[in-house]
Amino acid sequence: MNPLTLFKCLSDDTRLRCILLIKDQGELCVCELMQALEQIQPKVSRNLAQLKSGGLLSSRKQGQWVYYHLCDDLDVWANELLNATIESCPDFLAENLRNLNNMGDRPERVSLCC
Amino acid sequence: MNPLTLFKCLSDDTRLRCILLIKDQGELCVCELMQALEQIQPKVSRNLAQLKSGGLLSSRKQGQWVYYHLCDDLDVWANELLNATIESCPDFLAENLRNLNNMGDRPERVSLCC
DNA sequence: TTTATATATACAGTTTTTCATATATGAAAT
DNA sequence: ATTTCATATATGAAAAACTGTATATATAAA
Repeated sequence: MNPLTLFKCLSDDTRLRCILLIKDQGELCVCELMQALEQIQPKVSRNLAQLKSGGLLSSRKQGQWVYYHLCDDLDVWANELLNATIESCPDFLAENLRNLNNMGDRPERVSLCC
Repeated sequence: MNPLTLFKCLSDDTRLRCILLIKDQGELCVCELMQALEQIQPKVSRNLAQLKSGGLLSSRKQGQWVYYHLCDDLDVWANELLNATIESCPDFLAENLRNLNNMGDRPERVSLCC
């Protein structure tokens, strides 16, 4: 992973929040990120696509939902950088995590109950 | 240090190389960075000013030269992030370090001999 | 003083990035 | 089949970032 590629990916508010939330939660779909960030769908989707083409995220489709998670083969370095950011800047995601937890009918639960 | 501020500072090739070189070398002046990066003076100067206004660098003037170094009160987090980047991506700076070492009449020596 | 050197900044043009809106796709439900 | 829902992408406009050139400032040397 080229460091410049990584930092460009992280240099936009939407992308930074998305990837840190995904790292923190393991896996999230577009509609969950929309709620967490209070942003419209194309904006979230477009930025996730950038993180994916930058080699940071990959996705799997399950039913109607697309779940994004960190690339399995992501550098130890990049992984720890993300961890350290989450741990050192807990305020940064606080409101987004609150929004996520207040979201009703999250798709995980829907898919789990089948 | 807001994480977004940091990552925006690091998301430009010139700025990323400058700050990593400065972190690695302790302190560098504009003309040394020009040589290391093979870039013109206003470009280097302008990007150093951005790193300074972003709270990452500070500078001291000695004679005709302005030396830049990491802010003394920089977060442990940001510091370690820079360290990890240098250590994990040694190729990234290799040519710049070579250029720096091949530079004759580096101002430190000039100022030390007084 | 004048000249040379190191650095900073102002300016205008260009490129890059981001954005909202509109539309396409594909799966699920009716 | 049609409708609904989740997601992706195309488009053109707006905003932001970056660039080189020209110029200003300040120090040092002649």
